[in-house]
Amino acid sequence: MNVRSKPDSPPTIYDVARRAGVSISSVSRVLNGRDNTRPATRERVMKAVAELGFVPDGAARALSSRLKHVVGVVFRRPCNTDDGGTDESENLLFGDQINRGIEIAAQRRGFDLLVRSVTIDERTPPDRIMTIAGKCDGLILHDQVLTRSGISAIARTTPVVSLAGRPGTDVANVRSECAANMRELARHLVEDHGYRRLAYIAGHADSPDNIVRSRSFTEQAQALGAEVLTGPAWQGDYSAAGGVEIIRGLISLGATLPRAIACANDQTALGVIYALTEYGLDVPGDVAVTGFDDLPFARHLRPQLTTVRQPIQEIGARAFEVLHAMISADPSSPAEPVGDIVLPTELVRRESCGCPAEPLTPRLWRPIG
Amino acid sequence: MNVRSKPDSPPTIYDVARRAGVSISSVSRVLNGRDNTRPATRERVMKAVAELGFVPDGAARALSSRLKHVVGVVFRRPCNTDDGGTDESENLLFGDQINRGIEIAAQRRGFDLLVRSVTIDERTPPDRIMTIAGKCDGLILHDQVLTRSGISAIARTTPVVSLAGRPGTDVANVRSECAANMRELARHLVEDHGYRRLAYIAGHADSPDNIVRSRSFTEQAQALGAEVLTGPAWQGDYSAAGGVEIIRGLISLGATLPRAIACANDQTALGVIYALTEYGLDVPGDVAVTGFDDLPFARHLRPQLTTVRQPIQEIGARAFEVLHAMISADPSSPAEPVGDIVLPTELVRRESCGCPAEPLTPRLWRPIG
DNA sequence: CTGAAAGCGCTTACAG
DNA sequence: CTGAAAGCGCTTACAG
Repeated sequence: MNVRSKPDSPPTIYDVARRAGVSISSVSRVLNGRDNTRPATRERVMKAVAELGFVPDGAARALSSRLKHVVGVVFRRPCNTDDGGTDESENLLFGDQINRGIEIAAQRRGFDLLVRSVTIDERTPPDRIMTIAGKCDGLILHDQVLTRSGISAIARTTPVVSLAGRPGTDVANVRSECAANMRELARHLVEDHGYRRLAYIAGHADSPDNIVRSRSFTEQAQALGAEVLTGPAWQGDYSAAGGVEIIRGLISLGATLPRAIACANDQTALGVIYALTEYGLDVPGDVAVTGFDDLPFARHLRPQLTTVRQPIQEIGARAFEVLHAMISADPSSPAEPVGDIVLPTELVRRESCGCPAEPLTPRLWRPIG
Repeated sequence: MNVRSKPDSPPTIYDVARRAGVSISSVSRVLNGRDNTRPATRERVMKAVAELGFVPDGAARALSSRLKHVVGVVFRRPCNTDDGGTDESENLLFGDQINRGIEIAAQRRGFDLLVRSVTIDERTPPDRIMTIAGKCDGLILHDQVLTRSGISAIARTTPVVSLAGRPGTDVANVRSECAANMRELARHLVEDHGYRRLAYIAGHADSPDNIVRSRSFTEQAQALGAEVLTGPAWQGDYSAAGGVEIIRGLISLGATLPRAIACANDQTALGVIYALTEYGLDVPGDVAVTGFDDLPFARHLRPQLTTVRQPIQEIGARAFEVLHAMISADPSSPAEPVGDIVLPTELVRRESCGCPAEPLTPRLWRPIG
């Protein structure tokens, strides 16, 4: 088969104008729904557009209208591993959902999403992020993709919103409330279930969210008289594989496991449950396990995962809306007060903490005929 | 807090040139690593760039260099549901991984990914896809986002690669081999395990991949003398929720389940296993279940999922490479023969079909201490 | 309602 | 090695 590998150079607005017998101004007007173009003109233009398969060039349009209708998103992906990077890619579920939320919100306003992943080892690479900044009207930065100074540098010339970061004076930030529900989770495990020996498997040590979750959980549990195991043995990395390794490591060393393990996120909990089951331990009978996020799979696990639900897509959507407001703000008007947006979370008690099973969700049920 | 909602209008190449005391040509050259710019000039330019926080405008750059360094990706997302769209978003795992593969490959060549999701109900929306086409140098279309004629229309002016579609004369296509391993799966279930009554839970009826998987499985199983249940009761939608509904529906109707159920993808299998377990049935003891894709979670399920592994990220990476070749092809040179690229798959026998458990994966194991 | 012209911010031959 | 100038394909006042 012989495929035209590259179409002939695409038609421009001049080609359309010539074919329709009008000026390029008119073509531009009908294409943008401007003014009152005479119906006859309008029709001839549309006809020419269809015949030529004309698509306006986004770069030219952006250059003259000073708006690209594109927002950039930068997120962190695990370092490339030669042997089965597949496993690592799990912990992107959360990021992917955020991006989905951003994308859907953006679409409503005619914006598209330009995505760029960075590996952990290439942090603080302002250069790499600069090149993406030039391609969009504003940037949304996921947690841990850039240092504060790097963010500030970019924010000098581009509107920036950070996710789960720390609010700054030059960028807006969107995150979800972590402290209250981690404390409630600790209280639930200690008071309601009577567990006295707990542990928290951490996420990335430098993640603000992780720090808050860890401290809230630990302090509340200790305040209620429970013991919380800590130390490097409990340092995870937000991935299922990380959770698996921690449990296998502890058991192989003959450690006595705690009665309940709170994980930094659902992915970690998935790995922990998998590993515990591997050794014949029952969850939650022998060890209770909880997550954070409430990813879609959490309810399809056995046992169903007790976790703290974040409004993941909503976080993305809000981030876009804030960014959009910054992008379309009138530069001459007084600056808008935008800063830190905090979305509510919710403790979801399912089976893995020791609570009874959730009843069947009616909306999922539908008889087949 | 009072945040500058929009930075002052960003510096241009003229600002840099003025500050460095050189022409814009020189600024452009050092920024693009062209020629032999004198070290002194180079330094002054870089200094001005840093002081100004200059980032070249992507639109202007694209307009004059005739290359945007952006590839567009269009994929299908489930229709918005008001009540818990969360559940539906599961079946995007596959698409997200493909996109990741594209993105990583693209980054190696200095390209970024522009993503655009379309809902099922807005199929054949050439207009919507036209607007994204104008923003990039080429397009990668996931399965089922556009009709053949819609694809052809776009391919008139833009390089296009389709995923898991049908090869055409105007677009390249990348997919993975489905038939051989679905036949092998059928043979494995019938001959090795001795199951005589099977079923296949379909994906979207109009998905080429689904059609091939269904037919290959069914024909092979029947050829070996087994029975394969069919009909609308077995019509899924590639989602876990779809799998759950099918099983609940059948059981609530008092249907006798088959001995083994092959699912169109892993997501569906996840839901099927969940629902079967819900009714106290053992997998694979009472009913064997298999998937397709080998998503990362497949190995962390209990039982571990028997499935057909697709090189998911590789599919994305190859799609990008093909597209990149089309984009950078010399228009005056003879057309390159590009057409249908088929990547190999692999049957992964784990527990859910009735095989013994996979041994611990050594690479995951690491003592803690 | 429509056209001629300027300008968006770069890159790239072309001279020097 | 460097600068002046043209041009990429649009949008948008400005006239008419």
